[in-house]
Amino acid sequence: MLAQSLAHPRAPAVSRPDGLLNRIGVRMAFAKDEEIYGQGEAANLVYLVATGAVRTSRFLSDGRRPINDFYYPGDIFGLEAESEHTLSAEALSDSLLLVASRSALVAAGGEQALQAMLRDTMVRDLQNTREHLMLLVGKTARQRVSGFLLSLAERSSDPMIELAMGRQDMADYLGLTIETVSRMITDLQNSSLVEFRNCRHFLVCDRRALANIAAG
Amino acid sequence: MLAQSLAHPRAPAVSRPDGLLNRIGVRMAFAKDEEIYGQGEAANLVYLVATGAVRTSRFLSDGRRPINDFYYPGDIFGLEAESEHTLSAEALSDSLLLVASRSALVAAGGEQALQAMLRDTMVRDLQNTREHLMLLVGKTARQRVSGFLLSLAERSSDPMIELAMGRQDMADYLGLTIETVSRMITDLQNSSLVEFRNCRHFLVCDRRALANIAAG
DNA sequence: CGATTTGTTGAGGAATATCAAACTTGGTGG
DNA sequence: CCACCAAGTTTGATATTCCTCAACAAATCG
Repeated sequence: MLAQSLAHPRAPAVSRPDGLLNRIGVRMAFAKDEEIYGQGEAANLVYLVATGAVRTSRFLSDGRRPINDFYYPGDIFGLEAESEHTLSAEALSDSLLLVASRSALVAAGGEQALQAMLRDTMVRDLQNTREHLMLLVGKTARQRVSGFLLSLAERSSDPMIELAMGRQDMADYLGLTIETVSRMITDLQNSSLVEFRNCRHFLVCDRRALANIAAG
Repeated sequence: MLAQSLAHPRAPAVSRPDGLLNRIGVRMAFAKDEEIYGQGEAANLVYLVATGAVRTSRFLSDGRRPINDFYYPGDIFGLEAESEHTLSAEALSDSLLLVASRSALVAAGGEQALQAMLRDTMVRDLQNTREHLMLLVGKTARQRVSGFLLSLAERSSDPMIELAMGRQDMADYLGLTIETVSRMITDLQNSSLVEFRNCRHFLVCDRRALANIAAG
């Protein structure tokens, strides 16, 4: 068995069922930090990000709020195998979503289409969750931040990359404090690996070196 | 939205399709540390643990070997949505597995049965991976070890619990070093929360207190 | 423009990794 | 039965990383 790097890019949004949701979905606007659904609620609706971004997270009794995932334009979320949401979802910024009920999707595309969509969603969620785990386990703060910035760079066509989330959300996702995230970002900048125009926009200067750090 | 503890027990083995695999599966023995499949190999076979235990892991270029999951008697593994294995699997100890090819399962139970099995496997994998993530993110070494021992206790009917894996595998799963795992175990023992008869067998003395520590 | 939120920087301390050594355990052969 | 060995585990001393607490700067909003 050959040891190999497994740094495959984040799984992109499922593409097949987008069309269906695009056709029959109802447009809904959510303000920054507005809750889209809460954990424990019935999972009847399926969402497609049109503009903006969304995070899914849990609220824990100890006050921690680990972030499960971020969703960007084109991504589908909210579709669950169980009847209830296991996570809550909030808008990271003012966002426009296309929303449809499961029954509407079945009516429009048939049971097959919904099953295919559910399958794709689960495959993607599993991939992303595993990747998330790899990004954290046994990695230093510098590696985590590098890996995170890289994954954003990989899903962006524009060299100028926008951070949809603030430092606190990054920290929660990476299992770090905001101070540590901030320090790592300044370090990476001082090493000329990235360049932040402002705290929400950055360029990757040395992709190779950044990947080396992220790989550990 | 109510903040709540989400410490649900680890998802048990899928129960419905066991019968099918039990009926048509071929018995195969694997020695301790023997590879069952490697990452990148074609994923044609489905496995059910009869006796022993199995770990799935990745080998990383930096020498780390994060462990994805452990499988115990009754658990099904190896069934993938993709055509290739994304992880490798090795026997933790001498193990007996029931093995069947996907095509044999379809022949015996129909396409429906395989799809149901795949679905159940993915739901369980996703749950377990999320739970694994929760066990690690933002938790101290003591919390991780407590949570891990507790999850083992929950799946065991016998009060005397057997650790199927050595310290190194625990450490890899928990994102710690073996020394830290060892120290935490000694601490928990000194606090009379658990009692180790030998390094592979232990009792939970104070389940409540252990859960409190794990919850953080 | 002040007020509030968000992000950065610094100093000190706690937690964990690293390195090294001693100790158990289980097996093998005298 | 005991000596010996190898593998796994525990313990100790030290170094490093990251968190905590605190102050400050910058951006955002009314």
